[in-house]
Amino acid sequence: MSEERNTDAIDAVVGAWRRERPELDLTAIGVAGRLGRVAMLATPKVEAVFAKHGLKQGEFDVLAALRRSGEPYTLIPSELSATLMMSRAGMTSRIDRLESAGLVERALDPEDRRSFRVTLTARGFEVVDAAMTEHTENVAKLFSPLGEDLAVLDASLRRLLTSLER
Amino acid sequence: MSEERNTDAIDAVVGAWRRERPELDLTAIGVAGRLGRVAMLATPKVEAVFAKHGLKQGEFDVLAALRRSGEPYTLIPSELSATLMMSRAGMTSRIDRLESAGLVERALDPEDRRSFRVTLTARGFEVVDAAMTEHTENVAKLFSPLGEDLAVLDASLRRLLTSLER
DNA sequence: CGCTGATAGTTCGCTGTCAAACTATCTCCC
DNA sequence: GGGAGATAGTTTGACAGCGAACTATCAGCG
Repeated sequence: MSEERNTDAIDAVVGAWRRERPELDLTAIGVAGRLGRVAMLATPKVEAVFAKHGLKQGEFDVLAALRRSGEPYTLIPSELSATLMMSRAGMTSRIDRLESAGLVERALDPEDRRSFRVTLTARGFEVVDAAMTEHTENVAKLFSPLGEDLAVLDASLRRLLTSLER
Repeated sequence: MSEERNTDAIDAVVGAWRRERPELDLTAIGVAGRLGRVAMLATPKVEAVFAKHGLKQGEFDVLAALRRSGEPYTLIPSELSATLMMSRAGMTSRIDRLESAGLVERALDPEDRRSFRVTLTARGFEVVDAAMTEHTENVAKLFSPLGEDLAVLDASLRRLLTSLER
């Protein structure tokens, strides 16, 4: 059993708070800080892969939602904005961008004239599949230092997520 | 040992990908998705507490950095932008807002005329201490479903963070 | 000393997101 | 079948953040 002395940026923050506000219980603050910081540091590394395919994170998210929905790779904007947890206004502009990039198409919805169907083009399909392949490898590499603990982390996050979702 | 069937939103996403791209190893993708989604769902709950004290997350971050730096609760803008991992341009406007809200003051730096010292006002001190107290309780409550697993999650995140920081 | 390059902060232009207001269409119930 | 309210998408205006360009000042080397 080796003596591990792994300190990170959050230890400094929590230590400073402990000195200034010793009456506070900072356990959860430390976890939240690490969670936020992991997300913050991982973001540019993830985005770099999307950028190689000419995509921003948000654009990839839309293409990915269409792609994994299966044939015919079609969803309507309000489904997209709901699953991606964003406003419809934002979705309008994302679709605009993807459409002028030739990655998706808008087509009339024969069953609801308020709406329309957003469909992956052939090029959109190729781009998102290539991006997803590389994204998957990239994320696996980012998490590889965890080794066996990956499953442990996943289990904890799942518990946390189910509680936050209700 | 009870049979637990806790599915979350990420199970659906990973399941759809598994159907469409069965050749991909999606283990890490699932973890990353949970991590991002936890952050996304927790954000508004955290911000609600800050809003009760008239603060946005980013403004709290600045006040908190000053507060935990200890007496005399003074830092310079470039230190702030470095510890909060944001651009100096953004820091300028945050300090502007906090200054006109009367929560911090800018004072000349006698040792470097390019710079100045940002100091918590008495009111800023009160506001950030009250906000921090409530924020700490709030975060503890958000993470409480984890129970003993909190330490496990923390340990995994620490490992991940130290690897991302290098 | 006195340049030269680095550093501190600000300004400017751009981008992505949101909420609110708006139009068009649908649903449902009388 | 015809209005009332809900729903789909867009437009508009606001805002926070970024990178790049700019000014002022510092540091260090010749």
